[in-house]
Amino acid sequence: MRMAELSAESGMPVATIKYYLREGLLHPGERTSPNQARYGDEHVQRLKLIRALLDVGGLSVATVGGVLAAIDAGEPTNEVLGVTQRALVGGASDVGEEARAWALDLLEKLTAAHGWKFAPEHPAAPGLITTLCTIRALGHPALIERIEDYATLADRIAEVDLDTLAAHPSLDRIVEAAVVGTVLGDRLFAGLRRLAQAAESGRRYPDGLG
Amino acid sequence: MRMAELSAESGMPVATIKYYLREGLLHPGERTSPNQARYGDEHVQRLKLIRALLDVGGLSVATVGGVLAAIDAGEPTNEVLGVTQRALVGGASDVGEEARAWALDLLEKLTAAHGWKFAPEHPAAPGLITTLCTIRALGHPALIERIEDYATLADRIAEVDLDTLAAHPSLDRIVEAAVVGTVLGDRLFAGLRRLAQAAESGRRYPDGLG
DNA sequence: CCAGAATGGATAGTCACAGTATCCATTATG
DNA sequence: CATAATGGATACTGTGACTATCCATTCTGG
Repeated sequence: MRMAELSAESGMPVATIKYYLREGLLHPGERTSPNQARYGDEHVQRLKLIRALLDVGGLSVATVGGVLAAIDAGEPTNEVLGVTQRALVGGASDVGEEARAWALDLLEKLTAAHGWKFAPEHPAAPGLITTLCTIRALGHPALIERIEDYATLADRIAEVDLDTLAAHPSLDRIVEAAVVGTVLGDRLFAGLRRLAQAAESGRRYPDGLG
Repeated sequence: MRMAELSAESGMPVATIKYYLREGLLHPGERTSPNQARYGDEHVQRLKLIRALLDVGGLSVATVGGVLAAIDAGEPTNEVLGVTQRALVGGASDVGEEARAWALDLLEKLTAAHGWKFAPEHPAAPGLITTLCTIRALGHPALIERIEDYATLADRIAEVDLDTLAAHPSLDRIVEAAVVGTVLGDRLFAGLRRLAQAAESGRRYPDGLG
């Protein structure tokens, strides 16, 4: 397959494919001469994955590059997931010393109650701390008071997540499956949550919330 | 409070505050003369909310403007949530007629099984359809095979969500609480899910996955 | 009361990001 | 072998989110 066919097959402009090649998101094709290359199905597949992470996952091109590089490098699954999770969760922002301590304490307790092995080094930690502190600063304690319930359900969903991963047949794509499961899994569940909220709201307030 | 104090209080540059005023995210202050104004605590509060939706929620300035306008206009709660959800979930992308039909059928079945009242007009629908089709196109059926489990857990979490909302004391801020609960609630749960996944993974594979 | 700082409002400039477009010296192909 | 396509480099565009500059008032401390 040559560039024009790859473009047709994937439905994206040649210029864009070249851009992804430059950025290292897409492997260079197999050289057939000093300045010609041939591409295969794996390139089409890769382009699909790139678009999914960009469009549905909302990651930046640079982040996608990092995630794909980790996959390609054959990093241990945990490391790839770490990269992915750091990307998804957004860095820490200044929340003040007192607020940070409060959030850490809260997470500490949650961890103990759920048999998690939480460490402040966990990739999700900075984002969680920021989110918790933001909710508190906005004055919405009700959300935080129910964090126990949310954590319990997070446990349940993590079981399903791991079942999903374990069910995956091919071992060489399990890391990709983990990334897709993490990035698109969040979107999927968020959507289902919306639907379920609407249903529950209709159940509780048949005349509308007003 | 005047501009310089509002800036100091909120920790953001004067130029940025002026920008939000221009974009209509922040109400103009109370005029004290044709070209002077005074600001209050509600402006500080509003700036916090804006930053939360921008930074933690990842919304665009234009989207935040739309959400806040809906809140200010005293739109019915469902409408405000609709605006918020459309913003969060991202529009539909071209997925092809066959794939769309498949996704709609899947959602139809899910809806029936869970007593939801799904309609393709639901704000979350386009995003869900896109996500489902993307997962399928990437060749990860395992994720979709477990959608029943995810939907069941979405039901459980929606109950907690509605409890959270119902617990809110002040009626005039309940719409804001709904927005915060939706936008930050997703982030919060995603973070907890990461923690729970790590714990479950450690439980199942004590020697690491990788 | 008045000099100097601050304000509201308008306009223009900057920076990063995600592409697009153009060139061009080779290759491929009918 | 004439025409089209390719890889690679470089330059350009458009959007989003600020950031900076001006300026005609307005405030404020001495």
